Amino acid sequence: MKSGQKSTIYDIAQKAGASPSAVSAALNDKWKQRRLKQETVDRILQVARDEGYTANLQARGLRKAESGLAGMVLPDHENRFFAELSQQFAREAHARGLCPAIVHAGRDADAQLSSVESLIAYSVDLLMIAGATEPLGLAHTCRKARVPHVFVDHPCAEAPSVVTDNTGGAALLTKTLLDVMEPPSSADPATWLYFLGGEQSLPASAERILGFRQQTKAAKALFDPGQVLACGYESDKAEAALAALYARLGQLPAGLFVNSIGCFEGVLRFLSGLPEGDIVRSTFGCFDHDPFATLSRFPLRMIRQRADLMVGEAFRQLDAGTSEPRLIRVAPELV
Amino acid sequence: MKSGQKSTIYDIAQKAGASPSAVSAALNDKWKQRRLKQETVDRILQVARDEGYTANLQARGLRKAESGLAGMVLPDHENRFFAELSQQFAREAHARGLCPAIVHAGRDADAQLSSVESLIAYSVDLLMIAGATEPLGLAHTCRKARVPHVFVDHPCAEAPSVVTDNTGGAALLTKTLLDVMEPPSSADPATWLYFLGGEQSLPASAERILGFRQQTKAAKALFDPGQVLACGYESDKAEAALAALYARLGQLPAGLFVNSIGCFEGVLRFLSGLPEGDIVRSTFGCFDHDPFATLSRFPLRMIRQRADLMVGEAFRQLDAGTSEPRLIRVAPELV
DNA sequence: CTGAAAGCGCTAACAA
DNA sequence: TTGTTAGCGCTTTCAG
Repeated sequence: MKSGQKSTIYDIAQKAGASPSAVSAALNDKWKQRRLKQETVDRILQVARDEGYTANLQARGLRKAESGLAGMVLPDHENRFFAELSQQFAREAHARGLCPAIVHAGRDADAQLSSVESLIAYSVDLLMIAGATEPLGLAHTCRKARVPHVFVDHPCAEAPSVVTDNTGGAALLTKTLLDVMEPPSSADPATWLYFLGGEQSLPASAERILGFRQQTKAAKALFDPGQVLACGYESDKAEAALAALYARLGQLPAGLFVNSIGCFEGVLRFLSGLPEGDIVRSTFGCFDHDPFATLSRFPLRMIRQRADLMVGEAFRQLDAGTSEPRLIRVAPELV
Repeated sequence: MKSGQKSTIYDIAQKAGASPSAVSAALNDKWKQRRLKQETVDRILQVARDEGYTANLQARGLRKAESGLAGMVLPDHENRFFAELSQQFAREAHARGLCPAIVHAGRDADAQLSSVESLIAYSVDLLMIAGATEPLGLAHTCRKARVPHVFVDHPCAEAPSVVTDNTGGAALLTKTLLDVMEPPSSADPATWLYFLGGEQSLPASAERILGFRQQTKAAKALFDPGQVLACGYESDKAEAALAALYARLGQLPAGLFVNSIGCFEGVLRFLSGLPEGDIVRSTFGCFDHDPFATLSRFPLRMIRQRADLMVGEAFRQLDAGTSEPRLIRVAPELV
């Protein structure tokens, strides 16, 4: 070996007086089936250690048509949930002897697609896709490339998917909030529980709104479309929407179900301008979790998505080897 | 091409009536220097598109002795800072036409080393290492493999490193806090500004303590070792340490410099059990940033590390191609 | 203007 | 018990 160059099995073979294939077998614990002499193996291993040999994984991958890489694409680490997802993914991948390759692809469908293609081009052994904007195209690409894949957070109609039980979680949070609130009177909108944030058109929001409505109806036989303020996911929008509501009611609503942590930030900003007395009469909940949000200056119920369980489920799907569409819902917890 | 198999340049060559090398050149915008006929190129490109061809990056990497992968290893996404680092890394890598491969390796030195080795085995084109526990070993490994590398957050004495200007940031925060506090009296420890969290033995903490001490001395000619409570980074420890201090003083100290967001969580937990009146007399600061912490129920000064600038600097080091040790400090901002 | 051929480092079938 | 060899898919000389 030239000094400084990484050594190859050929270098090892030469120094150990053996053949490349023997080296390969020795290094991969395949020397039993190849029936190499223990002595030869020891010699090889010794040289390898001396040389500080490490396999070229690209070469191996090329030969074996796999890579030892576990690919994950996710939008961004904009919140704790995605951070937890990626961390858990890394853990599980590692446990399977795979090297996690995590790619942030944003929310743009094209960017996500090209990330997936790129990962596939590296022959990743599996692919986990979180928060897909257009899952169908991605699934199609994975399928064509015969890469085991699973969707997380945003489901795909044509592939295994693991999602939070949005409806159930929303119902749970809604019920919890209604339980602590004064009974709403249909005559006075200020006594209602409002749903703030998200997009009606997105499945996740729609499901949460469904859970919200179910419980609202069940508990009080009162549901008015005006209770749902689907203003989008940005904190600015949420802040503005709440400000408008406040102006309209002349006060805060009796209860507020905030649909995401981003929106909650907007809510907090709006509330920071309000006197203490205005706030204490209201009840707040958020469908998302952040350790610091727990510590805000008023009681707050939060729904925490179980990233750990979800990734676990997702790997189970991958292990099962089926690429049949299948939707698994994981119940979030109330914090 | 067999149906369902990924097509290769040979498939394309055949269908386009050209040679593999021509296909390769056409696909890589090298057909000018190879002087292929425009017509041939068009034919090749057309076929490639029809086949949905994508290059096998492992094969390319093997041949070119590179990979197109940008490797990053970082401890965990336990806080916003690391999340921002990885996100920014992904962005910059992408901008350079590299595919980011981000690996969470925890705080364990061996785990970090094996992650680095693994990444190197994939022939990553560059390596960014954040929060290294034992940087020297990692640097040595990178050096031997001739992989451009840079350390972030935790510096390495033998490689380019980009860190937050801890001393400066701490000085800034300290000064800011002292400015709003009543002038401390050396006679009464309850009027002092305390430093809470971190480990004296760790460079980052030591630097912050230095900044803290400098400003404390400069402003008031008062610095007592008892002001520094380096209780570690865990929230539990911080909570306990603050509780002990509270018990000793019979009240909260006049000012508190909290050394990390984790510790701050502990502080918040302790404060949540205290009456409002106890809290308002104190001044709080935190060397770390979290959007929700901003919105706590008392004013709070925070230092935000500039992950964006740091990653930018780090890439600049990588681009410069030097592996000379060099320490770059990036000033954090006061929020 | 273009094709043939070598070879990146590895694994696995086939010989011996 | 071991060595030789083909070939994974690509890029890049070199020879037309």
